[in-house]
Amino acid sequence: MPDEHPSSLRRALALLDALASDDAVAHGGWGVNRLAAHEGRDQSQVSRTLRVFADAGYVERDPESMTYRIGWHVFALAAKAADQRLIAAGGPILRRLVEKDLGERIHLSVLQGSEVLTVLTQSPPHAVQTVAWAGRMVSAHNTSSGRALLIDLERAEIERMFAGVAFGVGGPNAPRDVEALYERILTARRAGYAIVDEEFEPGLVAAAAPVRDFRGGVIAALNVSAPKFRLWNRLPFAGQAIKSAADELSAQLGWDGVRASQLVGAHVPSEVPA
Amino acid sequence: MPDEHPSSLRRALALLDALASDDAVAHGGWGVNRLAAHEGRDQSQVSRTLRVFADAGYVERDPESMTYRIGWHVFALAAKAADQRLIAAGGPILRRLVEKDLGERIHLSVLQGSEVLTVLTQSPPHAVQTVAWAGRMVSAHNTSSGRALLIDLERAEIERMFAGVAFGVGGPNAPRDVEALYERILTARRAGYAIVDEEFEPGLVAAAAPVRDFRGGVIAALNVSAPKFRLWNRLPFAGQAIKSAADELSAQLGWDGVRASQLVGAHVPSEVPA
DNA sequence: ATAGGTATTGCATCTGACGCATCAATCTGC
DNA sequence: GCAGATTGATGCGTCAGATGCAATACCTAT
Repeated sequence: MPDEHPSSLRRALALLDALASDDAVAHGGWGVNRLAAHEGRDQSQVSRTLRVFADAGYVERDPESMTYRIGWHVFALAAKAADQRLIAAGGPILRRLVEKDLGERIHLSVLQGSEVLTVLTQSPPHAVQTVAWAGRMVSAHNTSSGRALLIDLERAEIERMFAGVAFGVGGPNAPRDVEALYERILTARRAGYAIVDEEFEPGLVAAAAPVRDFRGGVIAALNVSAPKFRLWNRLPFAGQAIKSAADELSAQLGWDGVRASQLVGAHVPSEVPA
Repeated sequence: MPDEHPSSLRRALALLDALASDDAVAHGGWGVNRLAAHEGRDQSQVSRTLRVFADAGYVERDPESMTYRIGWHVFALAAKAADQRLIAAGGPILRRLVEKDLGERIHLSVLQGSEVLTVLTQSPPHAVQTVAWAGRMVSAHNTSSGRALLIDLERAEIERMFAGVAFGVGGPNAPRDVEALYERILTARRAGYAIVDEEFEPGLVAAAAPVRDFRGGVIAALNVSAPKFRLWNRLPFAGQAIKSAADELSAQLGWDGVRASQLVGAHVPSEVPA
């Protein structure tokens, strides 16, 4: 209904989208001709537009095959804006989780060293406002958020990270050593979300899931925690809810769902003509 | 300098860059007016351009504050732009370097034009969180990463690349001209890794080594940087550690150890000087 | 040599980006 | 309440610049 501008800018952006299509990526980029044909535009214009994009770093050209593909500048934009977007997109998701799905306190946290820093909190309306958790740091080894943030790490990395950190503090079920911690990380990895049962504090249970950005790495964790008597019997459900919310947040950060750790050795651009 | 087209497209893209600037990110996005002032353009045009960007998902607007920020589409593009194998394989290697070998901040960077873009960062746990380096660009001629990324280039190529780039800025030992830069590149080539001593910033030293893909060309650089008083006396060791880590990363990307300079050049054939 | 593929460039045409002006909607301070 | 400041959106005349055709150049294959 509003003015549907054809707009040269929109046409230019369509070129970027075309270069990001699976087809173009699979071919290791597209040439001017192919791109023009795909977009139904003249080659001359595509050539000129792509030069501007290339000068600005939004696309780059393989000197060998003369094909264009998305450039690292786009990566730079996303990397600089990722934190901002995490916070902005996190708010609504936290609210929805607490109001519609779980009714318990939800946190969004990031890893800092071997500790967990909470950056966003959403409490149910009727909750007693105990502590302001935003900005608070807690240990990573006996919290669900920590477990989620460490979910990709291998044993040796865990060991190095927690060298000199005291274990067995907190709740009665806190992991006693790195071995126990790694076992529980493996459990979380299989489930896709982490569960803790009186590890951080007596009587407290929680579930958490990792949030990934466009690079595929874990950059944050979403978690819910509540007194055991209120949450325990629906903790698996809560874990699933947290996981799907975390996945939704990841998707908004450009995560395409492919495990980064599984990509090693994949995608060798084949020059073989179809 | 080739002809610098003003090009409405370039002006539009500058808006995206402005939205990804530190200032804009820190303020949680910028409004139309502020953006127009920053770019020296008319509010009307910024308003209209941003609407097109918003329709395409490249930016989105916070309904509360009416400010724009980078949108989901950029993150989706970035996921395609990132060389997933490089990022995926790089993460663990960075963590191991900082936690086990060096205890200082490690970066993984790629070359973009005559500048260096940092794509991954790993800091030691105790580090004060200063700047988010991911996505940041720095100059190539006075950084160890830049030196490593240029390690295969010949003099003529260096000269062309840095035509018009200001030398002698940064730290006290920054190279004053192309001649000095090329000399130091030769030194790095012999050692297999690059060292800089107060070239980028006073009091800062660093070491870097090139990462090669299966074709043998340099696609990235691994580097460590730290205050001189902490790293200087073990800088040769750090260089070796960085080099072997970079070689390991290269191996994971399919590099079999054959020198690229003997193969078909990945770059345009340089004109032979008489 | 020709033929078919690529990408870039010169140039005339006319779209659409531009800036000025105005207008609506919030925020200010009093 | 008012007036003034500041915000973003829009109508419109103008000309920069995006467009398309055609010409050019440069490959590889036959």
